[in-house]
Amino acid sequence: MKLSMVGVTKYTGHLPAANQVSESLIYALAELTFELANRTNAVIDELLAQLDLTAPLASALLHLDPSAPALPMRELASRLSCDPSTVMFLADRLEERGLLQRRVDPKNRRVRLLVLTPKGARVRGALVERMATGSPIACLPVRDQQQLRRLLAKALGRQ
Amino acid sequence: MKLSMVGVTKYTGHLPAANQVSESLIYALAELTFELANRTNAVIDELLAQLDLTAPLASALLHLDPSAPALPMRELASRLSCDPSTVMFLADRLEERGLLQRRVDPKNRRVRLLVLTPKGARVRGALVERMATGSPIACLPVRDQQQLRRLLAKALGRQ
DNA sequence: CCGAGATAGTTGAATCATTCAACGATTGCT
DNA sequence: AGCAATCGTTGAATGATTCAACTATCTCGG
Repeated sequence: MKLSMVGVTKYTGHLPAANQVSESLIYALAELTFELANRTNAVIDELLAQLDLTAPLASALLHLDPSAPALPMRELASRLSCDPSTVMFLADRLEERGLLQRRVDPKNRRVRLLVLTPKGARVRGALVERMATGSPIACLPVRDQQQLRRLLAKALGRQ
Repeated sequence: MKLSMVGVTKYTGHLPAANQVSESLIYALAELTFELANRTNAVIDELLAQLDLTAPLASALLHLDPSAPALPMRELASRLSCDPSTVMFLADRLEERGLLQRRVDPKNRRVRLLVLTPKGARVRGALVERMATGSPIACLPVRDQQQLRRLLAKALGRQ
């Protein structure tokens, strides 16, 4: 399969310029957003090949933040917008490679909490670092990066 | 499969805060970028279901801008970062649905140029519009959108 | 308490997407 | 003319995804 970008969009193409002036701004932003996602994607793809990871596996890995509460499998399925059995598949592969552990939730013995092993955390850390430093955004001066962070946080409703 | 977002990344998760202050800004930006891609993805997914399109099909469609020169199959494979036989598969499906036509390039009879039919262009237009208007960015005031466009264009090396 | 229904995860079958290796057609080079 | 490279195509093999069924556990009303 391909949960692209490690999932990031495969929409790399040029989006058409809008006919009406009132719409051209938001259309231009859509194009830029997807080009950004695609470029970042390309950078990650190289690392995935090196690590022998597929995009879905990397995507799952990235959702399992060691510094955040462990996720139930169902919750990961929800965040990946996929079927629970797909998470089953992904968790099996990550567990085989020693990157992940299933842990029974003591509060509800039905649920399995997904926890990265130290090795898994290292692999995830390498992915995150490459995502951050390989992004075209990394080339911007700090002042621009700060402005960008403010604007994106505002758009995404982060205070 | 899943060329996410229509391809857009499936990396929806929270990225970890960097330990060192000097890295926290670019890490935060990586997180925001991927959350943006994922949110836009979610909006598109609904439309894909309505149109009975898979993410890879939509991704291919989006690369075939009617107002740009027609793409050889090989070139589309390159832009999608996939094998030529995958483009074969995608082009077959789009052709079956009457969204696309293969056209022999008169300058080089080995290559097939991919051209959207009027129906294909309409479907693509619907996708682009949803991408633009459904993005969280669409909620920002125009002044912020303009600033965002400037910063992203700069990062991506557009003029 | 306890049984009905809901929920978490798992499994297996079926489908779809993707790649790889091989092939035929066309081109370009010399 | 002929050799090598390039483009698209095909078929086999693999990988990812979903769906439907199943088990285990929990919850809540009676």
